[in-house]
Amino acid sequence: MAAQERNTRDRLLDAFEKLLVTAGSRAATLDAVAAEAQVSKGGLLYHFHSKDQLVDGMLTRLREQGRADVEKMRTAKKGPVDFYLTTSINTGSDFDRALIAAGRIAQENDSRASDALGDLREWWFAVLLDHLQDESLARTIQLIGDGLYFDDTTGLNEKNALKHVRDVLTRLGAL
Amino acid sequence: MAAQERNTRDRLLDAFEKLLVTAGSRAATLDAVAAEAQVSKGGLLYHFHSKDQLVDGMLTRLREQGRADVEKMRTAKKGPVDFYLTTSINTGSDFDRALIAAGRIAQENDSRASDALGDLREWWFAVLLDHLQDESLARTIQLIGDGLYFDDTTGLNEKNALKHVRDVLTRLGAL
DNA sequence: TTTACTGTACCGTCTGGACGGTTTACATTC
DNA sequence: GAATGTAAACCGTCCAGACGGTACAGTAAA
Repeated sequence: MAAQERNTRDRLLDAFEKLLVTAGSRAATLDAVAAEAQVSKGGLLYHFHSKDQLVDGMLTRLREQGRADVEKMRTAKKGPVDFYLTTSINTGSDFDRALIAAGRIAQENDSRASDALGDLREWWFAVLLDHLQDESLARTIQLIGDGLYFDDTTGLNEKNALKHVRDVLTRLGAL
Repeated sequence: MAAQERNTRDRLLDAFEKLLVTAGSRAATLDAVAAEAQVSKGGLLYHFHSKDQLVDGMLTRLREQGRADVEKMRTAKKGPVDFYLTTSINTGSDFDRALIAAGRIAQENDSRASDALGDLREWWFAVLLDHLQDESLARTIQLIGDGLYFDDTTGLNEKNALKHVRDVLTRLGAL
């Protein structure tokens, strides 16, 4: 009975995210989420009364994780640009998973998810702009980050992508 | 009965893509596709005996569209870089829709879709590399294109994004 | 006659959700 | 400190509707 660090609620959200990321939204059913979290369906519905509430719970947690990430980015040793690009590649962290999961939900026409993702993007951009004082460069770097992120989530992983980007950004004096 | 340009088979594929893009894969059911194309369910299953065959049909058409797009990119008046970036933004063309739709399918762990998208990416990259003769720059530009594409499909539309990218790429001498 | 459908009636499985228990931890009362 | 109460944290089962797919009878044009 020991060795179970996270509480059930978080484990359910973890399971929901994992299914969304690895198998897509069609596979992320209540039954599947409950099974993945090793909880009965009744147990799931005790914590989240509907699938909608599951989504809400996930997005609320995402915003919290996002605030922490932005803070880390702002104070990163190697600077926010390097931090942003490095973490745009899916490292398999909890935050990465939550981000990808929210993307899946956003695609189902769910404005709650698009809003959350849009807010995160604004926070990141503000840090980039504050550091670079160059809107075009900040926007372009954000797009590169989006590209890295997109490639990762679509399984189009190009191993040396980050190296090439660093090369180009060095030419621009942005790194 | 006139005024119906496309044949039923294509209209079914169009409807499938449209549903995938605007409402996500959960909404793209056989019933919904048939209704969207104004065809009976029996009619749909006459052309495509299963949902799998619908996907196959879509991906086959996508590769054809892709070959045409790469050819246009190679011979574009303003050069392949400008063409690639401009068309990375969703213009609402048939090809854009097919691309986004395939992305949705790829996320459901469907390797056929990932393979098709991977091939397209390789074709584009080959043209960029051939034109620029600079791997880092070519990769970075492809990432920017992916970023533009990603933002568009996630509803994170930044209106002036392309302007900013052009600005930065001009500094690099890539445009 | 063949091709290209429409329309209806099904079937088995999956899905979101409702509901009625059960166990455990802890507080309250006597 | 034994008896009682109560709320949290579940489990297991059931159900209506949706889903992918089948089957088939009929129609209308080429």
